[in-house]
Amino acid sequence: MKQYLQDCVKASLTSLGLTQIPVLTFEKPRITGHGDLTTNIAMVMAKSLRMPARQVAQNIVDHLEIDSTLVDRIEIAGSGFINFHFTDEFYRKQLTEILQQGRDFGRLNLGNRKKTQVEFVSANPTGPLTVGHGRGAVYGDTIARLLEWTNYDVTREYYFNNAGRQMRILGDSVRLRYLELLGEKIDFPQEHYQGEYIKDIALHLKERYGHTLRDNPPEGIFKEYAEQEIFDDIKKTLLRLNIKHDVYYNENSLYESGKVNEVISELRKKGLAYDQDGAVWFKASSLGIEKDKVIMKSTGEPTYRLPDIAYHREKFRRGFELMIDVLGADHVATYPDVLAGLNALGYDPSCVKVLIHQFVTIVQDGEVVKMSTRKANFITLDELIDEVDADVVRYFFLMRSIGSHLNFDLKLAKEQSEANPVYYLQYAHARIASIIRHAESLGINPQVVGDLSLPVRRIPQSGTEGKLVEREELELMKMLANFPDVVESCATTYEPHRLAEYLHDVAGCFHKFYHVHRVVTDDQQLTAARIALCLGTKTVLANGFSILGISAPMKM
RNA sequence: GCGCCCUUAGCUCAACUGGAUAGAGCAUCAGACUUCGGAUCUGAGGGUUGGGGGUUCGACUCCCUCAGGGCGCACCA
Repeated sequence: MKQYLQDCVKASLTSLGLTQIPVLTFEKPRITGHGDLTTNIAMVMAKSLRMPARQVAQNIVDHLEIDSTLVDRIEIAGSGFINFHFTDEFYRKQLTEILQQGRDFGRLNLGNRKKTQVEFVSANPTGPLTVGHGRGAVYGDTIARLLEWTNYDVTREYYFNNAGRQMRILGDSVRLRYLELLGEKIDFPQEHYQGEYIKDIALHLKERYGHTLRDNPPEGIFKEYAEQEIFDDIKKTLLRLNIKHDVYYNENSLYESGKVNEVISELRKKGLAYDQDGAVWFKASSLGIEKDKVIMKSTGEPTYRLPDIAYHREKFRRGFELMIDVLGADHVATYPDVLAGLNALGYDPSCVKVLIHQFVTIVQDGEVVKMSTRKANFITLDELIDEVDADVVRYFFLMRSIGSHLNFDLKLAKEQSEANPVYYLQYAHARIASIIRHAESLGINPQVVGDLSLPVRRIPQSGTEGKLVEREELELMKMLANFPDVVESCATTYEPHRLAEYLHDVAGCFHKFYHVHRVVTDDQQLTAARIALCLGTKTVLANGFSILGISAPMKM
């Protein structure tokens, strides 16, 4: 439709003898009275034509030739907007389209099966996932769903490191708790992991191995067992949120395969790495970064940049054409080095999209809680899911833009979980399901009844009642027809919160419609048409829910 | 000190990336179908979009500046 109008307006402009045509944009006006699509072209051109914008608009409209079965009114408004009002017939056709496409309605081919990787969560297995991790987890998974929906070939990946200093401390923390369980007096250092889960792991070890581990070093079974147990828990937590990674990529494998050293020697070869003070430096300053960075410490250990560069290079080598990294705001400063490194190695850094989400501030008893896995003052994701529910958690994280620092008050979340916005959407879906059940109980088969050759609008009777009827129905239909546009905008901007808002509006339109009009009545044609409208609404809701990863309940 | 993000209704957040009258939810107050689910619907109050400049037909949106908050600025990840 947009394309069609673009062509029409363009034709009008050429028939006016205008050759220099600026970018023609159409958008959906915020205010419903302003039509279904609007263009500001007249205002954009007014200056260079030295004519009042409204007059330019008038000239354009005068030369427009448009199919009157699609557009029934064109008006000039405001300081020169040209507003197009679509026919009701057009929207009825859209509804037919929705029902025909069913669960595929809204699917788009933006990606053309482009091989894409979404890397997210990537928390090291030193403790349970916290509410803070939740945002990145849900966001990353939803981006993956959006891309799948728009025909990208998506791999979900979790990158982790089980070899660093933190993991050694983890192992030693478990060892000490284990010894404590054996009755030994221990001195538990402050920088060790304070969480109760460490004691649980120690207990499991004791139950399984008794006293036999007394003299084992921290790096051995203590670390390995802890890692395994914690990782299992992380996976379980993610699964509760409907999240499943395809690949778990171990940083350590990059060392074992020599990929890390490879990066250093190649950088050296290109004159982009040099030795100083016993360390190896990356000459980032020659690539537009403020100063050079250490990639290998004088101890011989690499800094995080080096394996990160090697890892991303492997992503390229594995054939990914688009790589999405979902990171928390604490990593903003780190990725430019990695991108510069990739660039230096001859890879196109624009294939890597880094999506930064701001932190979740946890508020408890009116105070901001500083989350720290090591200090064990955190609220786990599991606790949150226990308290509210997975759908609520997902929706909560998705309803806001990732650029905003959002406040999370656990107490409030519990209190408000009954009134949570996600139920507003799901209720609409359940309500439709219920209407369908009701219709079926009266012997109406929605499959048959959904004959779309029937008019979806009652022919206006005399008086205002008929007009009211058409308003809610048309508003709902217009809303539904907009779904593919919303999907596209979310997928291209990586902003799923717009979908959440849109679905909220769809549910709102439906509730309003439902409240004013009866679906199942004695009027067979009207019943058929309204059931079709219900089914269309249900389709859009269900498709949207599946992108957001929340359930579409038939009853609540 | 420097960089990124943020500041919008009492609270939590939107605003289709520069468009027309800045919108939702929660909270508060007042109302609503004898039949399809009241987890719903209707209405009211609530705003100098942190302050000040600028850019233009037009600014919550872009630029400058000031104030406040978050996150970074390692031979930690």
